This record gives sequence, C-alpha cells and structure tokens, in this order.
Amino acid sequence: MTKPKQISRSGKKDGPRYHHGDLRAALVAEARQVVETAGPEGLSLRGVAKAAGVSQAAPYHHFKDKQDLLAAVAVDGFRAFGQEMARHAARAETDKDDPMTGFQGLGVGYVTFALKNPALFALMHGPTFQGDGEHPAVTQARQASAAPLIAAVGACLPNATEHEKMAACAAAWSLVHGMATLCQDGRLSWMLDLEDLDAAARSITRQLDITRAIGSPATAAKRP
Amino acid sequence: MTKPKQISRSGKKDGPRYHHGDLRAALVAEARQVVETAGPEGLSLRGVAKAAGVSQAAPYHHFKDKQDLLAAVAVDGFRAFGQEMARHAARAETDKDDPMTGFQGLGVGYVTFALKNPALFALMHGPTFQGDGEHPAVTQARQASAAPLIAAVGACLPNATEHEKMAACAAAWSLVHGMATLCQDGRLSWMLDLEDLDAAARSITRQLDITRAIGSPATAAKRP
DNA sequence: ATCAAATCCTGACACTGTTAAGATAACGTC
DNA sequence: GACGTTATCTTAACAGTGTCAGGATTTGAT
Repeated sequence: MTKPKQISRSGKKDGPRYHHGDLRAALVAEARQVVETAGPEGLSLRGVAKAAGVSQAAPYHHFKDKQDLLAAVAVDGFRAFGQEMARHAARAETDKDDPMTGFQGLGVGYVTFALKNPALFALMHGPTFQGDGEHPAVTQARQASAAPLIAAVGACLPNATEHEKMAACAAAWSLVHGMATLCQDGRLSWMLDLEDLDAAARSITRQLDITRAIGSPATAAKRP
Repeated sequence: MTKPKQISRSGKKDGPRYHHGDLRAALVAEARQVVETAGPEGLSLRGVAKAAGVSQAAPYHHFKDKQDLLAAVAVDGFRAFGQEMARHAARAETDKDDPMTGFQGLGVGYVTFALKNPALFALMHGPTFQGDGEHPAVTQARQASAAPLIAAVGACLPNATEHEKMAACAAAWSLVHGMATLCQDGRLSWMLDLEDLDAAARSITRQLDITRAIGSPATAAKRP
C-alpha cells in the first residue's frame, strides 16, 4: 500500500528484494495504522515486521526498542496534531477579532483531533513515555505542538504578567485536555450532545474565565 | 504481608496448604501493589500468582482474564477514589457556605488522588477498559465515584435547568480531570508550582465560571 | 461415608520481545 | 573493473507471557 520500493538501484524486477528501500518509514506507517485500529497494546513488533514483508529482527536495525518505534509514531502524531492546531488557530483568527474566539477554536480542534485519532491520542499522552528523557524527540514534539495554545491564551491577556499567563494557560490546557480525554472515552456523552462537537466544545470553553488568573497569589511558580 | 491464611479448617500447621483461603483478595492486593509500582504494563499474571505463593493457573479460577483482575483493581481504585472525594466534599462544606468552595475542594482532592496514586489513576482512566460493557462493575464504580462532583456542581447552580447543570458539570469535570492528568505527567510543572498543590489547584479551579453555562444554546443534549 | 463442586497444580501451546551469528546488498576507494 | 567496509536483512534461539486441558486435592452437603 504505502511501500515505496523503488529506491534500490537494482530495481529490475518487482520480486522480493533483500533490502527494503525505506523500511523505517514503512514500519512507522504500519505501526501507526495498527495503533489506530488495535491500540498501543495490540501492537506487536513481529506483526508489523511481517506486515512490512520483512523478518522479525529487521526492525531492530532501525529502532532500539518496541518503545522506540512507538515513540516515532507518537512524534508523527504530535506533528500532525500541531499542524491541526495551527490550522484551527489561523482559521479562528481570520474570522473575528475577539481573541477568546481563537481559544475556543483551538479547543474545538483539540477535541476533534482526539476523537478522530483516539488510539493515537492515547498513545501520545499515555503512560508509555513517562519517566524519562529517554525519548527527547517525543517531549520536544509535544512542547512544539503546544505552542498555538500558549499563543492563543497569551493573546487573550495582553497586559498580564508572565506568571499570570502561565496560570491562565494551565487552566485552559487543563480544560481542553480533560474535555478531549473524557469525550474520547465517551464519559461526557450523557451530559452533552457530542454529535454537534463544535457546539459542545464551545459550551465548555465558554465557561472558562481566564481573567480570573490575574492577581492570583498562586500564580507565581517560584519566589526569588 | 496481607495474606489471611487462617480460614481453612485444617489449620494445624503453618506449612504450605493446598487451598489458599482467600486467594482472590490476595491476588487483587498484590496486583494493586504491582500496578502502583511498575504500572499496569509491568504486571504479569504469573508474577502475582508466584507472589501469592500459588501456581500460574490458579488465578483463572477467580478471574476470567488478566483484564478481569485489572478490572477488580480498578474497581478498588474507584471505591477509594470516591471515598476520598466524599471526604474532601464534606470537609469543604463544613468550612464555609459558599458552594464554590466545595467545588474547589473537590478539585484539590481529585488532583491529590491522581498524584498520590499515579499508576492506579492511569489504570482507572486508561485505555484498558474502553470498548465495552465487558466490565460493568468498572463503569458502575466509575459513575458512583463521580457523584460528589455532580452534587457539588449542582449546589452551585440551584436554579438552573437540568441541561444547564449538565453543561456546567461537563466543564467542571473536564477542568479537574485535565488538571489531574497533566499534573500527573508533569506537564504543568513549568507553569505552576506543584509543591503547593492546594494553591495550584485553587488557582486553576478559580478560573471556571460555571454561571456561563446558563442560557447556552448547546446545553440541550437531546431535543424532544 | 459418599459424591459433587470448588479449588489448586502440572504440563503444554502459541505468542511475544530481544539478542547472537551469519548472509546479502550497497557504497566508497583503488 | 576489483576490493573491503558498512548498513541492512535473515535464521535460530532464549526467556517470558497469557491461556487452556486434564488431573489431583480439599471442602461441603447429603
């Protein structure tokens, strides 16, 4: 399906070649597909290797671990997620001048992505990559994907302290992330009409009053 | 440690007995401990069986699956979680008369529980029990544990429609759950001072303006 | 005392992640 | 062109996992 096998120079026949050509990309693509259908738990290295038409030990020449492969999938996910967020942010900005609208648009994008790619979202924020700087690429991709949200919240509070912006951002992120997580597991379905996802997300994000972050004594992360 | 082996009638000696006495409880306790230290992924049925001094196939007389055992652990977790939430709710109520204080107290309890039992919390809300009525005990325990939060939110909006209460509850739950999830993964640590957890949680929950749920056109889940 | 049910054990199967050792292709250098 | 180096892939194997079948042992009721 998505196997670009035409890189090898000795590409005379279409028969099985010893070298795959671009195994790494094929493995990541296959793994992502498996994760999206069967979840991170249902992924087996041997399975993706066989699906890529390759032996069981071949992946170990491109990934140190099973976790390393999953990390690559997660990085891919964060990249797609960041693009989606930026797209929603840009669309909301051109619509109106109220910065709060931009934040709401981001909330919609956040939840939409989580619902469209549930297992991928679970992998990205799941307990697979927790303890460590073992996969700095993942943490870097994660932080990069958060940039649009931070910018949108900052735009709502132009005259606030940095600490106050942080507090507002924490609340906004918490609200949106919680909504996405709960929606994904279907735990808000009996409270909201998730068929109209846009309206549901706006109903929730409208209840956030970021301006209350100003003047809070707890907004200071560290006292000098 | 927690093995009540004194139930068997033929308890003359303390040597290894053929019947354990209360294997099920011992397995759940052992599994919970493993989950709290090594995470749900690091749990093996054979391991807990060996730790309980019992053969590898013995657990299958008390649990249909590995997931079944994990479900029992999750039910235990939801029970403890619900008690903790009720405790925080009661303490907040006696303090002051402002119902919003009660909600904030619940938020603190929510996050505190998640941080004190990270792996258990991850198991409870993780992707292990998603698709299904396969474990109705889990969903029931989960819904029961949510009662204090629903009550607290409802107390803040005494004159609201049922639909409006639902919308407010969805937002409140999203905020608190997202805060717990993000805190647990350490992703808010660079925005807030998590050492003073109480203050951080209040700083976030204060930014929720539940009253904006009133009159929203999206609050109606289903039109008759 | 007898018999069924509950509980537990041994043994096995298929599957997993992972490593070691050898085979094959591609690439730069003469 | 021939040569050696390196990256890539394969086969074979090890330890560990979840799960089941069949047999042993205990409990409890009759």
